[in-house]
Order: sequence, then structure tokens, then C-alpha cells
Amino acid sequence: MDVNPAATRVDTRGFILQQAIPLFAEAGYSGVSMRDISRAVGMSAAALYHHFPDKQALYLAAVNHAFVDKAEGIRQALAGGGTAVARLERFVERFTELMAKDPDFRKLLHRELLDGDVTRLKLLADQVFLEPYKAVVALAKELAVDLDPYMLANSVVGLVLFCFETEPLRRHLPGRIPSHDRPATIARHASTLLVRAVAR
Amino acid sequence: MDVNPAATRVDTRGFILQQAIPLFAEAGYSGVSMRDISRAVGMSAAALYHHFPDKQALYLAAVNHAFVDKAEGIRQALAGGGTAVARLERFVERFTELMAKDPDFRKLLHRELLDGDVTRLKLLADQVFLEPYKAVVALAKELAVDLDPYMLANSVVGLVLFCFETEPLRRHLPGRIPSHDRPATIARHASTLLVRAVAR
DNA sequence: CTCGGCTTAACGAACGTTAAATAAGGTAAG
DNA sequence: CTTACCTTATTTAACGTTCGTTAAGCCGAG
Repeated sequence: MDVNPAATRVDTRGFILQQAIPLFAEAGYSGVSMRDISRAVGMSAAALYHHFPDKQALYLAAVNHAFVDKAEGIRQALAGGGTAVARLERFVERFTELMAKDPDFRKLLHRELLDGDVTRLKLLADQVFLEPYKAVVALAKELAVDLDPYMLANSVVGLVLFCFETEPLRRHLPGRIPSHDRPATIARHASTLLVRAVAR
Repeated sequence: MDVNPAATRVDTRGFILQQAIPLFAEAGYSGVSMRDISRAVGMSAAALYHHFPDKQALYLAAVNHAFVDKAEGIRQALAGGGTAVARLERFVERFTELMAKDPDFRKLLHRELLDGDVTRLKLLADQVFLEPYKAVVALAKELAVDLDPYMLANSVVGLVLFCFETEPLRRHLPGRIPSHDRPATIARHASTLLVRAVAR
């Protein structure tokens, strides 16, 4: 009887999350209504309550859905051998590509950093970011023993993310050329800057 | 008759903006209602419409109010003489202090980068960020002729801002010590990293 | 007396959420 | 094989609340 307990014929729950993620990424929690989501999914707003107890739970599930496998991708970007500098360059390049390919993840992350309450951020820290963070910190420790590895790790990802974050503003500032927003250019710039900084 | 055209006995309009800024910074445009603002100001929601035609105009005025003089502070942080490296270090230190002292400005900036529509970002770019941006780019040009000055300028402010942005998350990650969030520490880290990167 | 600044009261729309009804599919009994 | 039934997924309709906004009136200063 409970052979297939929670699964409907198709994965409606997953489909709802998939449709909700870009909405929340673009407009934030309070900028998206249950009716907005229902419209994107193609069913009534009331039906959403068969899959999630309330809006907050839907949002939380959507954020989780957007974040879980991303951590694995970041971990993979850190795998492999070579010198510390080579691994740094490889990580920066793959991380940049990852962020370029999934703007929803990036926006949700920025939104969580702005809006996330303490319990939600603690959850994200423990379940999503802990492992890749430790790995980047370990790499930072190898790179420059005389720099704080935690701050250096933060700077590595910050140099990449800030380029994406400011793109909508830089679009209207002088001197900007299209290549400034190509992932390869961003990665090369961040890598160059970091490698020079840690070179003895 | 029009000796004191727009000013009431006290500057009610300015007071409203002053009270609205932290609300918008904390919860964003759609997370703050006109009644929220009226409660913070201490008057009825309807009274707000005597000073602003609608919520959008109030929000826009609040963002402007929060941003205008900030640009002047940034410009001042870039003033003065000395070698390019010395001016970089001074700018990073003062900019970091500026951001630490006014978290509302920083949060509003991040929100605008996430939510701002094209016309609003164009306005901000032209009226607020153009001048300080050009100044930082000019400094970047002096610092490292073989790095893209626009990307380097972006990295200078990004290294500082990203520390503040990730603080609520790093609070729950291992290895963090209180000094990581002291402005002096942030500035020193960013300066060290940048100076090493541009040193020949 | 006038007029700007404010109030209370109210509008229609949209919000999150719930209730009741319907349709569809699987299962067990006849 | 059919019938009755139960569960699940969904619908329409509606609930009370809050939203942005407006209208009408009060009140104190020039």
C-alpha cells in the first residue's frame, strides 16, 4: 500500500520548486505571491497547499532545492591535484562558470545574505556551505601562510561574485566592454590578482 | 511668500526619509508597507501622501537620500597625495570605515543591485556612482598598467564589501574570530592583498 | 479667512490561507 | 468483471487581513 508513498505520477512537488526558484530569485520572498507561483506552475494557488504547508515552507524548500547540488559542484571544482596555485586557478575558473550558468543560485544567495534570519543562515551554513568552505579555507592555508586563510577564502569567492553582482550597475558606467562580463575574463582577472598576491 | 517654499517648521519630509531608510534596507521595497513607515515616523499613513505622490516615489527619494552624500565621502577618501599605493591604502581604509558605519547604505546598494530596474540603476550610475567610480578607475590605472583598471577598481571595492555581505553567514562557519569583522582588519586584509597584487 | 499639515474613515484590490466539492486511479469484496 | 470504496490531486469559492491609495474634515498659524 505504501509502495509509492509520496510520489505522484510525475514529480509535481519538484516541478513547483523548479518554477518557483527563478521567481524568488528575481523578486524575493515578499515580492512573489502564492498566486504568482501558481500561475507559473499552471495550477490553482490552493493546490500548492497540498505539497507545502505554507508559503514559508515552499520558499525554504525552493532555496534548499537550488542550493543542495550546487555545493557538490563547488566541491568538484576543488578536487584534483597539482600545486596550490594550479588548484586555485582551476577552482576560480570552474566556480566562475558555475555562477555564470546559474544566476538564480547567485541571486538567491545574495538575497539570503540580506534577508535570511539567523536560523535559516545557520541551516545553510551547516548543510550547504560548511564542506566547500572548509575546502577553500584549506586551499587558502596552502597558498599563503602569512595571510588569514579565512579572509583569503572569502576574498577568492568574493572577487568572482562581486563581478556578477555589480554587472547591472557597471552596464551604465563608462569604460565597460562586453568582455568584462564573460566568465573567462572574470576568472582570469581574479586568478591573476590572487596568484600575484600569494606569490612570494 | 515663497521664502521657505518646501520646508515645514521642521523638515518632515527629510524625517520621513530618515526613518524609512533603515526599514527599506532591512526588508526591501515590497517588505515594507506605507503603514510600517507611518508607524516609524509617528503619523498616519495618509499623511505620507502629503509629502510623496506614492510609495515608489518615497522609496526612490529614500534611496537617493541615503546615497547622495555617501558619494562625497567616497570622493574625499580618494583625495590627497602620495604614491598610488599609499592612496590605495588610504582609500581602502576610509571606504571600509564608511561601509561599517552605515550598514543601511550597504544593504540598500545590494538591494538595488538585485532589484533595481534599468532606469533606476542608470540614474544611480549617473548621479551617484559615476564620479567616485572614475576616480577609483584612475587610481587603478596608476596601480597596475597590466591589469584591466575597470576590473581592478571593481575588485577594490568588492574585496571590502564582500566581507560585510557574508558576515551573517560566516558567523555560523568555523574558524571565524571576532576580529574578522572589525573594519581595521578587513581594510588591512584587502590592502595587503591588493598591494601585493599590483607590486612589480 | 485661508491654507498647509494632519487626522479618521473608507475604498477596491491583492494577499495568505481554508473549506467543500470533484475527478481520477487503485484496491478489495462480491 | 464489476462494484463499492478509499486516497490523492486538484478545483472553485470564499474567508479575513493587509495592501496602496483616496476622500472629507479638523486645526492651528499667517
